[in-house]
Amino acid sequence: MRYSHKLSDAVHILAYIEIYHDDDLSSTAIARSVESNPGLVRRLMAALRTAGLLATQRGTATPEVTRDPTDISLLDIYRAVETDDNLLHVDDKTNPQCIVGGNIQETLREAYATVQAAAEAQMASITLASLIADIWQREQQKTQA
Amino acid sequence: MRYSHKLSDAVHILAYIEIYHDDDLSSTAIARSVESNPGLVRRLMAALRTAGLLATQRGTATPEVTRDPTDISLLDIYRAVETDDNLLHVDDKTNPQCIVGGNIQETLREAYATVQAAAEAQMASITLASLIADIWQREQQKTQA
DNA sequence: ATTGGTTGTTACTTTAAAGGTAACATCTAA
DNA sequence: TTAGATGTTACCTTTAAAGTAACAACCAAT
Repeated sequence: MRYSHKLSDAVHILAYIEIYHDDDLSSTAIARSVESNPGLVRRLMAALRTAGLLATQRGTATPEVTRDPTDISLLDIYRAVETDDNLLHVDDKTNPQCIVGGNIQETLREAYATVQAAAEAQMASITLASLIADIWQREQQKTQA
Repeated sequence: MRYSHKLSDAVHILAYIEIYHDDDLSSTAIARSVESNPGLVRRLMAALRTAGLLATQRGTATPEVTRDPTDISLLDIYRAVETDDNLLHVDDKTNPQCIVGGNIQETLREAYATVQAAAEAQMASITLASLIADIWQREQQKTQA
């Protein structure tokens, strides 16, 4: 398949809502920044809403991030929008008659779980606030030059 | 796209070659264990050979793992077979005119790199030898019951 | 040397998940 | 009432992976 950038777009949306708090926050306006389309933006916002990270109101373009950005991690956003959380995937069609085929699935599942845990621990340590701060810092470095 | 299980199949192949060292090691035999087809097995073996993990000889079904399994990590295999090493992907089409769109790519690239590093460190700590040992252990637990 | 079997490689098809697009019911606010 | 927004769904397109097949190159045994 294509590589997913749902996580990237979701962070984008949340950062946009925080940074352009007093401007147009319609899905159309956000889609212009993401260079995508309003439908996709609304779908991602729906996922963020389901995860309790975003509050929206039908009919009005007034989305609000529900928690303090210091209290929202990259992992929260990842889990909110990615349908399959797994970074690595076991081949679940192997020959059970074979010593390898009959056992490797569980072996790898366990190994991949530790990799997943390591990645998630790192994701948990990155906050939306720090990402927004980094965006601001890069912007300021531009205008200084 | 489909989720890749190239890494899983590559581990399967290497484990198979080690465990069935004195049996039929043709791509056809291995494909039966992977429940796939010889073409795919040979393609993965070619990638492992390019990475220096496997030695093969045209015409004869005599593949050999080149390094000691304690010296081959899951990361080595991952890098050998995955065309795109990145676990997370930045959306590289965002509006540069916008504060968010113009800076988020670099911000996320940096954040994702730390997640990648955490995952890779864990992958580096898992050896082919330990995976094979785990497969054996599971097999023995079966026959004991 | 011929034969049967194997690898190495490539081209093509199929599959599945992501993303693009559009439509429309529902809601809000002026 | 109306213009514009969201929420949701359905369908199409794209893309990387995996399946399939073919065949030249090679090996080993007879």
